[in-house]
Amino acid sequence: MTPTQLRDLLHQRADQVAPHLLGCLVTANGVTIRLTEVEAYAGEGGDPASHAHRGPTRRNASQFGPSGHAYVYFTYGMHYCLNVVCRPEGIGGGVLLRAGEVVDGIDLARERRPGASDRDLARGPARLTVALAVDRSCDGVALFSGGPISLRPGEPPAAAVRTGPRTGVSTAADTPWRFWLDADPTVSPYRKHAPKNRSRTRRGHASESKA
DNA sequence: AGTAGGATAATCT
DNA sequence: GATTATCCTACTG
Repeated sequence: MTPTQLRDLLHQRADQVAPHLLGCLVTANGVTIRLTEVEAYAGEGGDPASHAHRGPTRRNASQFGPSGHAYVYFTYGMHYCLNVVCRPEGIGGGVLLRAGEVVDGIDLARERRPGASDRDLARGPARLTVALAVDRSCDGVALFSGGPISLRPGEPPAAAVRTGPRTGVSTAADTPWRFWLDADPTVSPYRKHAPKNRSRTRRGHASESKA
C-alpha cells in the first residue's frame, strides 16, 4: 500500500477503512507506533455508539471535516483518544486508534508512561495518546502534511485480522467493529461497558431527616 | 485469573 | 444531574 492509496482509502466508511490501518505507522512528537488494534465508528444514522451519531457539535466538529485529519476527544475527565477521520468532508465517521507497538522513540515513550512495561506503553487508546503526547491541541490536524501527527503505511501484517464487538460501548454493543491483529501482545484486553451505580438517593437517606 | 471502586470534567438530558 | 469510545489500584481466588 502506498501513501496515496492509504489517503484515498479514507474516503470510505470507517468499518471498511479500519482493517487496513492495522500495521500502519503513526508518528507524533518523536514516537512511532505500529497499529495493532482499532475500532470503527460511523457517522450520522445507524451507529448510536458514534460521537457523530447526532450530527456535528463543537466537540466532534473535526469528525465532519476532511478525511485524513485527526479527531481527538477528551473523556472521563482525564483521557484523550485519537481517531483518524474517514469519509469526505461533511460526513461524520472515524477510526479510533486503540493500541499498538512502539517501534521508534521508545525511550521517550517510557518517560511519558512511567512504570509501564514496554508491552503496555500504547496498549489502550488513552495510553496510546500519552505515549504519543497527543492532546486536544492536535484535534483536526492533517495527518499527511508534515504536521505534529503523521500516518503512513507499514509492512503488511503477518498476523490475521480478527474482529469482534467494540470495547466499553454502552450502545450497539454487538456491532463487530473492533479490529485487531491475532495473538499480538500489544492488543488491549476486551472489556464490556460497566454501568456505574451512582444513585444513592435511593435508600435510607431521605427518611433520616427527622432527629 | 477476574472483579470492584474511584478518579475527574466535558457533554448531554 | 447522569453519562462516558478509560485507566489505575486493591482486593479475592
